[in-house]
Amino acid sequence: MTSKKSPAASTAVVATMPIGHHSVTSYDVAQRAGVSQSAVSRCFKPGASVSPVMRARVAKAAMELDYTPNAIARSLITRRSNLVAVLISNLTNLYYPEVLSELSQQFVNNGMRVLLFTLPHEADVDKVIAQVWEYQVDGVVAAARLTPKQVAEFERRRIPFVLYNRSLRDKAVNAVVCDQIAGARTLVTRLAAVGHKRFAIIGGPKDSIVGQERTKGTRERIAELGLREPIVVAGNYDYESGARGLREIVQQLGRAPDAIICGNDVMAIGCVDTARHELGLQVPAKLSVAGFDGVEPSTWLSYNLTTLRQPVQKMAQAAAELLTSLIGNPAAV
Amino acid sequence: MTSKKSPAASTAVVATMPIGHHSVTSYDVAQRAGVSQSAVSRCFKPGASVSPVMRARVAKAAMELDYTPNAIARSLITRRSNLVAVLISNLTNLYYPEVLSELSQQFVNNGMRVLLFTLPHEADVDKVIAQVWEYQVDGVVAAARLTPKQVAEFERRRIPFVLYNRSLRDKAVNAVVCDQIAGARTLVTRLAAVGHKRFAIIGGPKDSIVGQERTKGTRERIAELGLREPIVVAGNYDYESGARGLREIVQQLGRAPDAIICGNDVMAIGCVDTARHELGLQVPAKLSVAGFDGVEPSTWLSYNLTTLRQPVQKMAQAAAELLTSLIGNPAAV
DNA sequence: AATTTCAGTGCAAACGAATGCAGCCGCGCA
DNA sequence: TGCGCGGCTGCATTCGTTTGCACTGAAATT
Repeated sequence: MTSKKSPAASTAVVATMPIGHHSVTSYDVAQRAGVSQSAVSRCFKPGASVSPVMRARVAKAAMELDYTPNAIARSLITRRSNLVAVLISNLTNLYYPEVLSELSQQFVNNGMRVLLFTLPHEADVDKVIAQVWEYQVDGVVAAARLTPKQVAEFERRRIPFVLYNRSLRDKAVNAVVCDQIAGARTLVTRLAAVGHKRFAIIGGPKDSIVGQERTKGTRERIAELGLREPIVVAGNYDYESGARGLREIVQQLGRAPDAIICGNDVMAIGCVDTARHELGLQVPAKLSVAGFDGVEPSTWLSYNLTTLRQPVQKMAQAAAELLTSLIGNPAAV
Repeated sequence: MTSKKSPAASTAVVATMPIGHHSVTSYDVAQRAGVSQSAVSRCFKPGASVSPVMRARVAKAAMELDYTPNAIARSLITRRSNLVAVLISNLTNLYYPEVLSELSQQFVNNGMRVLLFTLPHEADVDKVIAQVWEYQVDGVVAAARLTPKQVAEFERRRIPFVLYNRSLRDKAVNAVVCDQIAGARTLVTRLAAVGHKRFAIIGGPKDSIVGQERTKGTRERIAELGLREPIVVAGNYDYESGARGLREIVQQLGRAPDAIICGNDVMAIGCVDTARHELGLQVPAKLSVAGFDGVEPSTWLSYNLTTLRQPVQKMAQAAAELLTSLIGNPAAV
């Protein structure tokens, strides 16, 4: 791995930019077009009242000078940065990149840009969050597990704020979520329909509400169907958890169940692989494994997983629109 | 999927923030501490000359008022936004999320934040890039395929700019790259060492320099070893390409080769799955498949792929440091 | 013809922090 | 006592926009 730069590249000469690295401002454009600076500003504002000839002259001058409005200066005066912070944990999680990507698209559609805040596991989340304030973002969407205290801090600061795919148990908060319980029930229903009787669950981490609900829905439906109560073991959404979970289930049960419902696809995949390659169980012939999310690998031929796909695009769109509307209507925050 | 907000949440009352939603500024802090605004500013600047008592008084007032420096205002005067644009294509690509995550970490370590620019395939990349200028980012790292013209635009604007894991054939440009050729050669050497003789290649898209180099290194080494020239088919780095590539190879060759080297892991995985589940070929017994990147799924038991892991963290670190140094030393741009 | 409109324009005051410069004070040295 | 020096501090300017206000002249109304 190397970083390089051949000397050839530094010989380029730029003619258009004034010496002294002072960038071209609306004043420069105004001067060249022979109009006032405010006129230039108005020409770049969509709804403004500007005569066609003025608009043309300014456009010409701006083009000739390569003028770009300075969003920083604009933000200072308008008190709108058009930035939203996206807090996201652990992009290696397979599900989150898609979320981030969609959020980014959707916010761009709403005229905003994404300022990224990745939350490394161990790191001091509070310190990261402190940075959110400095940048004057117009809003925050959090697709990461936050403590109630952290959420409270956002509310205290009265910053438009929405949770993505999570909510809080004892506090009302703006959130975009799926009905995990219904989803889980569907999954059970479907698996039971093909004859499975003995279920087990590899759930999410204890502090994941989404995980809790998936587990809850699964258990409820199993009970409703009059099937035996499932073993439940916990995981943390990664491949290895799926493997461990399966081993634990088999050990507790003394044999394999008919079907295992996992808190997400990656655990399901870990479970499948371990069943096949470590325990010699045939999947899906002898054991069915299901997951949640519908990440790409779940569709791969080796797995062809039964899964409940999250409508990521719709959710991202909803999140972007909800946040945008909160931003537009501060009273609602 | 639903978005919600219970009314209960809007009853909170905030006492500390002045009415009128006017945020607390350094003036407010100055007034409360009985000092000048400049003093407050200096107290928040690391190296500044401030007496301990002043520092304490200001810190106290700032804390009481919940003061946070406004990065926008600071940027305007210092002409440094501490933002870097990261241009990244297609986060669904499995390899990129890790890159983005690492870049984010590393930039934060260097005191910068990442402004995300995702480049949807079809979209007008130039329009996206135009947005980069407005936000006054201090630098740009591009982990996406850009046209030489686009790269030239960055240079013309004299904005610190580094390419991640790609370079340009006929233009010198700052870039952080791995030696793909050497890597490819290693891979061939290793596969040949276990007795494989007939190779095939599923390469990357034509406009991917990295892909070209991987293919090139592979072919070179195969030739050096005196093995038969491999069939080369093109893909575009996705699962389906791997599947298609394999079918094409088998069709052209009339049978399966000993080993297939794929331009990345995901294609390799597609190739493995198709070999096993569609063509009934035993992998790795009858056919070896290798990839590049070392993404997580390559380690899953079902695949256990031979792959060349990219040192993503090191590369991200190098990119962040290179860009940071360019920003610090504008003459070098 | 006199009066009202109103689209189009410029002036000047923000926005919130950073910083060069000058002033102040206390201290050390002669 | 006089002088110089240096550490702290405040004043005032600056960054590049947006926008309320006042003003112009021409068109529309009476």
